[in-house]
Amino acid sequence: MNGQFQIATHVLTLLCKQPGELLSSEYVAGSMNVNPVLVRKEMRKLRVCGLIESKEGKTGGYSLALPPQKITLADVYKAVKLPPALGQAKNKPNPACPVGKQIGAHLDHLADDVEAAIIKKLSTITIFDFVNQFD
Amino acid sequence: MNGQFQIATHVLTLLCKQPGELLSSEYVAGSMNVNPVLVRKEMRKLRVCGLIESKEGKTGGYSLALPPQKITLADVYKAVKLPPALGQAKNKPNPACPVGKQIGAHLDHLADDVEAAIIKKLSTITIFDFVNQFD
DNA sequence: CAAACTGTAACAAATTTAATTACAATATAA
DNA sequence: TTATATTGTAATTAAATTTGTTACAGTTTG
Repeated sequence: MNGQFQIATHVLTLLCKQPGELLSSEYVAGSMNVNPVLVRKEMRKLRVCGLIESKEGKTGGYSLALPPQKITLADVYKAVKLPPALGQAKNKPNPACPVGKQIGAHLDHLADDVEAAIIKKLSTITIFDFVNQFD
Repeated sequence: MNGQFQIATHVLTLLCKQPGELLSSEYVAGSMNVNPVLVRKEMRKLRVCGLIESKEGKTGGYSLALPPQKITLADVYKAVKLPPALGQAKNKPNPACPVGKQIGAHLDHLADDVEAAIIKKLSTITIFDFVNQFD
């Protein structure tokens, strides 16, 4: 169970709903019933990718670094770096077998195509769109 | 690290390359350096979905249940039932928060869309196509 | 200078996946 | 008919990953 994408999307939704305000990891964690440190870990990824900004010190917190129309769910997906959708084999196929020798490259190519399909789909949805679904 | 899709695809590739022959879990496991019981577990999923057939007893083993042109990688993906590509949150968002109250439904809908995009992509590739990439 | 934050590291707990062992059931062949 | 090789499956252990927790240094404000 990996909830990193869900956490990141949840935070961005809150930031989008309360523009201008700096939200603390404690506050955000309370909205999703999750540990504040885990929130800060996801925020680091979003900050490295330029999607949010953070301010330290008293009155510190997080805010969007871009207008919500400019942030797509593909950006979020890339930022959080989930494990590949098709999984990842850890076995080393037998190189003496003609299939085993080549299948790794073909599976990698396929995995790339699937990741591209996911990103294509997610790139059509901005955080603005996502938040507009809410009542 | 989840290699279930890779194992299933590897087995189907071997079955496709050696039509008519019954391949044992031991033989197949040798080609991919993995435990034979793990192979049999994946084969069960493929058999339940009607992609392969198995024969018990001495001289038993596995074979394709359909022509390889009729088996798509989407069939394989559905058979192995990987965890969702966007992950799965285990937290229960705070229902007192307007965002927390609704986000679960919106994230579920999004996850469905992404799974559909993956399946759409994979449904364009048959095991026959995949195997034809090999030398 | 005290208070409330972020940023991180380190470690424990929980969950998931893979490997291993064991054995019943089945089918073939000698 | 009996030994053998296989699938089918359960149970257990080992390994890897994710989440939760604690701790604390660094930063900014009042």
